[in-house]
Amino acid sequence: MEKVTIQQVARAAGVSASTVSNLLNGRSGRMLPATRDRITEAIAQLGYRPNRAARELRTGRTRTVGLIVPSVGNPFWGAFARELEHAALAEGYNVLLCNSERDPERESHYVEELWDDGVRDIVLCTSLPSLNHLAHIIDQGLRLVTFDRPAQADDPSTVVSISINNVVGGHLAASHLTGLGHRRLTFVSGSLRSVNRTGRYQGFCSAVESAGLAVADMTLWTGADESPFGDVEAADVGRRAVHEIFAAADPPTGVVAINDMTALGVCRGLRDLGLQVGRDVSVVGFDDIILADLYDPPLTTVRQPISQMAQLAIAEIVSHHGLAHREPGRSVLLRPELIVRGSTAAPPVN
Amino acid sequence: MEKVTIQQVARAAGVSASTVSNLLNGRSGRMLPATRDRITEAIAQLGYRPNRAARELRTGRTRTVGLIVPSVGNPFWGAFARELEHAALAEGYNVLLCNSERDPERESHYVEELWDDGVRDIVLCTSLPSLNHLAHIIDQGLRLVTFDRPAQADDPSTVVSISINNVVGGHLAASHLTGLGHRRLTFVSGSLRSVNRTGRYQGFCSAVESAGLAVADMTLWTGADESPFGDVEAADVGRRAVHEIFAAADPPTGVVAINDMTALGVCRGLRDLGLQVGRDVSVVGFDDIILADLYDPPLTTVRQPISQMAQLAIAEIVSHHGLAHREPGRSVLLRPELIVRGSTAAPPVN
DNA sequence: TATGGTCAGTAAATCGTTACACCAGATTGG
DNA sequence: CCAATCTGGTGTAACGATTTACTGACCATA
Repeated sequence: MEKVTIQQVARAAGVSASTVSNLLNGRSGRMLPATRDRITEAIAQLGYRPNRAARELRTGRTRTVGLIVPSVGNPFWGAFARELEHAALAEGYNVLLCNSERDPERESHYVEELWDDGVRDIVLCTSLPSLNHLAHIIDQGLRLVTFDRPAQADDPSTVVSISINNVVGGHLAASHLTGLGHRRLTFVSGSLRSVNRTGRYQGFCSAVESAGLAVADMTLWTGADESPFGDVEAADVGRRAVHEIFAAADPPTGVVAINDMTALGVCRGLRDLGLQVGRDVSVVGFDDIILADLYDPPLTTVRQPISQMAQLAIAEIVSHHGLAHREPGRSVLLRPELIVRGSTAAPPVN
Repeated sequence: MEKVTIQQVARAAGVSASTVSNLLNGRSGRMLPATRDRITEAIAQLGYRPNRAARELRTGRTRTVGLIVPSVGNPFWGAFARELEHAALAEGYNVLLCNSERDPERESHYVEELWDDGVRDIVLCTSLPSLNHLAHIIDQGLRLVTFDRPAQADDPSTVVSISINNVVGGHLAASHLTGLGHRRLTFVSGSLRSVNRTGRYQGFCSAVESAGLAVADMTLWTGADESPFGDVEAADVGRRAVHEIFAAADPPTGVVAINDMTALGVCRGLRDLGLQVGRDVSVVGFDDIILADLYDPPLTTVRQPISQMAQLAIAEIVSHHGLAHREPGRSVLLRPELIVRGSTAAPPVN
């Protein structure tokens, strides 16, 4: 049974290939139940499976969703990929996963690769402020859902974005620290020109101000411009940032990190310096990866509802599948949640 | 420029489609340089990209490698996926990533899905002792490379396996602990019927014996049989195992965990009990995920050379691409390396 | 001038599926 | 009773590439 085609099924069932095709595509309305049964049985008997390539060549459609993440090396993206795959599977879709390593060129490369493969729906996790490098493909009909990247003013009009409210998240993190009595705070992030950082930092600042404090310095880890840090190296960013920040006079007692990996790096750096997290210094992360709870001390963090976000993304794709007419895009902002654990406490009295 | 076909390129270059195709497929031997140039320019001018579906329908070949991992939620698999993708990209291949969640049914589902998509090469990360559920597709010509799963006696004959030597790994871990003076050791693992566990436990036992000690009990976390633990939940396994083991009299001073996620769970569990890792109890993991080094204390672990393994897997696939004749499979066992960090030390003198 | 051999490139037949147009026979309506 | 409608399908032309077999044109040899 090397390869069984629709023709063989047709012959076995005593009908034409068209009829088999009609059944396969849900056009079984005008069809005798007996015929339907004969075909169904023939399919089962022969173990027939439609040839995707032929089908796609003919229709130009695929039931595959492309997912481009910065790096599955970062557990946050791994977890999200898992959730998205789960949601897609439930709708009969498959997910094709790619790592951009936050490199715009790789990002473009993958988008084109996916397009060539017939994929017309892509969930893109990017922090790039501009989507210009993809505009030409979007114009051709690519349906793009951006994740973890709020919509920007000059995005192509059909783009849908699903994200948390970063401003709220940054605010939650910082106000948690000010509420505990911290008065000197720092925001740690790589210098990626990330739209998330902007929002989170904004929320951070507003919380600091509304606590009647001066906005603390944000550490711009400029080394990142020379050799861009991937998500895996995010931990290094945090670690190195800490070494620099705490070498200066009057170091902060509270740190908000751009994500959990960076936060873990921050914790590691503090330990290098003989400081104890959750006592000498409080640390807040972002994402709530599995390891946040596993760490010592468990990490206080701003949780992203990835499961819900994944479902939203798939729902968006399913509802527009195969539609050629361009609807204007939408932007969904979900509210993040602060998860308080052991890495934060009142500042030392000294 | 909605869609540009090979015909349009041919017309633009003033040749037939066949000639364009010949150039595209490296048959440019008998072709005037001038013609070649005209075609090349036409391709660039029109932005032509061959239609994959058509190409595949005609040739029956794909340059896509399927990768099935237990769960990208586990950073180890995320890191491996990244490495494999990197190696594949360098050879002009793409990687299609799927999560089996260690569920044999999902595993089969994905293999068939990939097969239908025209994928003929799959890297399968599974711990199942048997590959019977895939035999029928392997017979049809699927080339399977198993990863992190040593070859088994009754595997289909064409299967290639790439793995570390688990016996050596288990031995390294345990003899490190006995060398530090530990005399009561425990091996912690979920009860997954994993071929890895068998090997690692065997190495563990041999090391214990050659140190002149009695083989300690292996903790079979039987709860896993009822509700199978995915890789993400591996940490819970470790944590719960510790609570149970250390409730008994005469608890061990050294623990070897089946992987790093479980080891981190073990550390978390020890902390729950007020014990200090690297002082009261020593812990050794397996894999060397990024977080092992980031943890507090940094985790001693047995490293898998995933980068090298990924390259081997791709090399295997590239060298046999499109070959119909079945060569007998091979099995490659790499030597793991012990990375000593702060989670292990001499046992307390008490 | 036959004969044959390169050279450079082309025509046409696929690959497996889909979808539009069509059709024969039965039923209905006025 | 004739035309219109419905029922349950079928025939066929794509979709875009690859590949085998072939064709003129040109050159060399005997």
